[in-house]
Amino acid sequence: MNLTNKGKYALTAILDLAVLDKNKRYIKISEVAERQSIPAQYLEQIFNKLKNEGLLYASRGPAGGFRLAKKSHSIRVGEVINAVEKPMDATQCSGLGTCNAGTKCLAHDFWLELNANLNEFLMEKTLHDVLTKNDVLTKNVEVNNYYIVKG
Amino acid sequence: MNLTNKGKYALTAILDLAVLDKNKRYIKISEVAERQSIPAQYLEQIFNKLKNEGLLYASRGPAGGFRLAKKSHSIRVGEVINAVEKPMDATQCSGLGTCNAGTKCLAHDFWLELNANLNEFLMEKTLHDVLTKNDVLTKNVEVNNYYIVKG
DNA sequence: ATATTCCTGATATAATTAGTCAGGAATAAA
DNA sequence: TTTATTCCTGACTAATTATATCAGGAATAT
Repeated sequence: MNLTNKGKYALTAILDLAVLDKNKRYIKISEVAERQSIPAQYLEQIFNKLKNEGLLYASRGPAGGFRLAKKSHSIRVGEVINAVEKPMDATQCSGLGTCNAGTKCLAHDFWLELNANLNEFLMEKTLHDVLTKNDVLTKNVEVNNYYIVKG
Repeated sequence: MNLTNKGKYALTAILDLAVLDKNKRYIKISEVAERQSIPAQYLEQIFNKLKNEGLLYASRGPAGGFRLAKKSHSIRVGEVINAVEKPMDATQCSGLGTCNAGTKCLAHDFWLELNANLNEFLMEKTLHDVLTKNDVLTKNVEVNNYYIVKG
């Protein structure tokens, strides 16, 4: 199973874009990076993957940057995570059922069930869900170009 | 978030004890290790932690080994995992809300929700649940001291 | 033309995981 | 009471993975 900083950065960063999505403008990496406390050069890698998975549009040059390729209610958290992490899988055998010397270990089916539960959770939530559920859109306060989520 | 081989080994190994629990005898590490394809010396560490958390009883000397400290329907998968892994937590800030330069990042509450979902899943399942759900008790075939779970 | 911004692959460092090793302590059985 | 067996524990090592940084290039707006 895999959920590293990379995946967490990815979600936070794309949420940053989602908050400003109404403006329809491109937002540059350095801006997102500073605002969300993410190393800028690392975020380059991450946004590139999100772009390659069709979640972001990019534009180069001055006034360039990134923006959402779809509405925030059409982008699922699971898509974001899957774009940057290796597949979420709790089994040792990548689901092949070879976890105990070529056969299924005693816990195999349990881990499959966990996979299903986790993937469902991540896929049923959209960026818009996350922002509204966390009241980011109402509680979010922008101070000196930083968002602070109250409460 | 943390789910490593150590946790997976722990669950598989304690399930091995649970399958044989009816016999009420101590089962030695080397036996479990070989049957479940787990490095024996690594399993020593793991069983020690499970013992220290009150999930297993141990007995030394000839005819010694380990057995469940509680009935298999009273041991939760989450207890097993927690005994050997560091706390399952998807937030970057250990839940402190300091993930973005001292304040909550945009995804903070979402990760808390994921934590809750995951922990509930792991805590609501007992060893007995896992064995019956996976039909281990009926489909499990013992061949040359190995269990093979069919289907 | 030039400054800006994304794009990409390679490389480096740090942290974590996955084990091994070595010696000791308890216990049952001969 | 000796011996073989099994758990107990901390230290150590090797491999892998995560977390970046670096360097140079390509596109684009002004």
